Amino acid sequence: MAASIADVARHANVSISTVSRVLNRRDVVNEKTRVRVEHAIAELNYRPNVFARGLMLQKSEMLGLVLPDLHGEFYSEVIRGANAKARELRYALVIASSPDPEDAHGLIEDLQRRSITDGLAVMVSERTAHVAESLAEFRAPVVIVDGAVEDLRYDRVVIDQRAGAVAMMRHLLDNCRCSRILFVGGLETNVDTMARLDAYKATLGEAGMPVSPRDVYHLDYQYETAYRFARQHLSEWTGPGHCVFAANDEMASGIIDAATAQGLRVPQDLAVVGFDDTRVARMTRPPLTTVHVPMAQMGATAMELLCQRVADPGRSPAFVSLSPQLVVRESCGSKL
Amino acid sequence: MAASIADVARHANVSISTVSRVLNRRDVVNEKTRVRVEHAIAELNYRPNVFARGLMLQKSEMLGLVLPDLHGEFYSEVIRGANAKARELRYALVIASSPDPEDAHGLIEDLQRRSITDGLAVMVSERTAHVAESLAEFRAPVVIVDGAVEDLRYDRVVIDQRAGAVAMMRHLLDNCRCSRILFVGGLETNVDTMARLDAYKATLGEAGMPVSPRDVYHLDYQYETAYRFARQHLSEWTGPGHCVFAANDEMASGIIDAATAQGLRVPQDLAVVGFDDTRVARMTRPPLTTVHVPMAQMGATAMELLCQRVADPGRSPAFVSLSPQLVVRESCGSKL
DNA sequence: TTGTATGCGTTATCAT
DNA sequence: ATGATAACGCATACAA
Repeated sequence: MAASIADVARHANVSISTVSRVLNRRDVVNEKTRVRVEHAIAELNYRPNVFARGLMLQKSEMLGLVLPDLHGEFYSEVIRGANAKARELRYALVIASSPDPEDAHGLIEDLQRRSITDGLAVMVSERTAHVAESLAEFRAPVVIVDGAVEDLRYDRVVIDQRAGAVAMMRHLLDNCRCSRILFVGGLETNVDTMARLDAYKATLGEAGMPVSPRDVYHLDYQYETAYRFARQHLSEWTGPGHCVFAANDEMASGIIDAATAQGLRVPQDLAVVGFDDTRVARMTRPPLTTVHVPMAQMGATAMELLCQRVADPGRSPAFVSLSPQLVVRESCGSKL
Repeated sequence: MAASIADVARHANVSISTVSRVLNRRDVVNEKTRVRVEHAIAELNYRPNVFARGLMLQKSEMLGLVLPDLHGEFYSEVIRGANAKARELRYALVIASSPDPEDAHGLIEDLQRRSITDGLAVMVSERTAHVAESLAEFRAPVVIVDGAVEDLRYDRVVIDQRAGAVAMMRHLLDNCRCSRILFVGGLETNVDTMARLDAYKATLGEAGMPVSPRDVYHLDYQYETAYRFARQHLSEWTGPGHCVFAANDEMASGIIDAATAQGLRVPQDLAVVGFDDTRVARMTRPPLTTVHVPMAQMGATAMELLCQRVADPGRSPAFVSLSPQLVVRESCGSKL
């Protein structure tokens, strides 16, 4: 059995309140009693019991992070950023994710049942996952990460997907002189894909170019799928000034490989650009022009907002929009 | 303030013991009192307080996972497997990682200080990170994941790196007829690299082939580094029947791209193989021959062992060795 | 500056 | 079948 505060008190010949005081407000206790207590603490290798502490303080010093999926670099970067910041803020990090992206509400309710976290960051990427009710029932502060829930009552941190996609489109139109741009997105229910597609259409419209439904495809964000799909459609896509705007780097990579396999030159015969700036973007030949998305920063900001709200529950909801950044490499045919 | 068990008791006109009973051993309480209590619970939206519960039960129903790093698919897959299994086992998962891989003991001590987890899975990949003392002080069950700590007192789950590397070497020697095999590893302190290198040397020795120190390099597992390094050394490496055995897929990919950039053909002029079978392995041209490492399964097994030990602290330490599997694609020049 | 006593919300033991 | 009550380990208001 681990040593309790009473053991320490006995060992140091003081009361438990004194021990508690050297633990929490060391300034208010006499110098020599303090060292005696500290000695006893070290001697017995005493650690305060979190449960008893939590019972009094109503705090666990843990933050939760709910993710829709754990596949791929995107989410792993969010975790990385969140972990680093949580640690810096002296919180432990609880991760919750389900293979089924629709089951976010189940995860939230589970965390709620345990009510073990002082706050919860929730990332939902599918419109179809309805988490509103689960969120409303959640007792601790909640911050929405990137997307699908647009409720002004919550703190939110998002990526300005639209700005990123517009920057890419502008680059394609203005610098690369693209005459035709195709859009290859993820699932139609994916909120990021939706935002990027909107920007694609809007920018095309503003440029006075037609938005052909035939030039918009929805795949599933996977390399293999994009590769196979591209092999079938490449002949319709290719042409001078033609470009495929893929909604993530993996699909862009698949399309490039498919083009190369058919003897096409990227970007001369067909330009291909991506989104996210994950590591694969630097591993394609030619290296991928893409939009850098600050994934780790998003995770970190989520933890920060959570921590701030725990400290000050009364303040008005924060809204943080992180700016993606265009990264020009070689797959777009411009070295601007 | 959230409703407590006392509120429920009042609301249902019973004692708190009865409420506690319908919560934990519902069979032993009268039918109609039970429904009354259940009604009150729903009415007040009551959830047992975890802290009070933990105080009594000495259990948190949380498991910890300490990782050396969060970069890259390898660790994210471990997390994915661990998360899924933990969830299946009804545990929440606490992730702890530090940007500094040497600081694993700091993470462990932090978790120990919080003593919030019922068990801890620790993955250490650098020999130089000394965690033995921190581990020894840890109060809850510990399982060692993949490697660096070889202490028979702990439950352990490892990848049989040697078997995987031997399988690859055998394939290279027997099926690909390689006449010269170079080894490009990660840091010399990395335990996986060490194991793979040992197997490399042993297999070469058994085959009666010389092990030249000039054919062994240590990089840092990164694509870029391998790419640049390869561009400088390719001329010394290339030749019929020559092959580079990279200790991970990312470096293999970098080497392939470097070779291709210099107009070399893979595998004709130089074969290149990798290790891990991460997603990049299917994204290289030609697709990479590599060794599949069951990363997610390792994470899952860790959680399983932890859970079993929590249930039965007395049983003798388990040792689970997971088998990697050779995956033959096209970069080795054999379609066996 | 230090000690005493109370309560936090449970579960478990023992009565009834 | 149900209720009263004692832990569990800690923080804190209040007393000394």
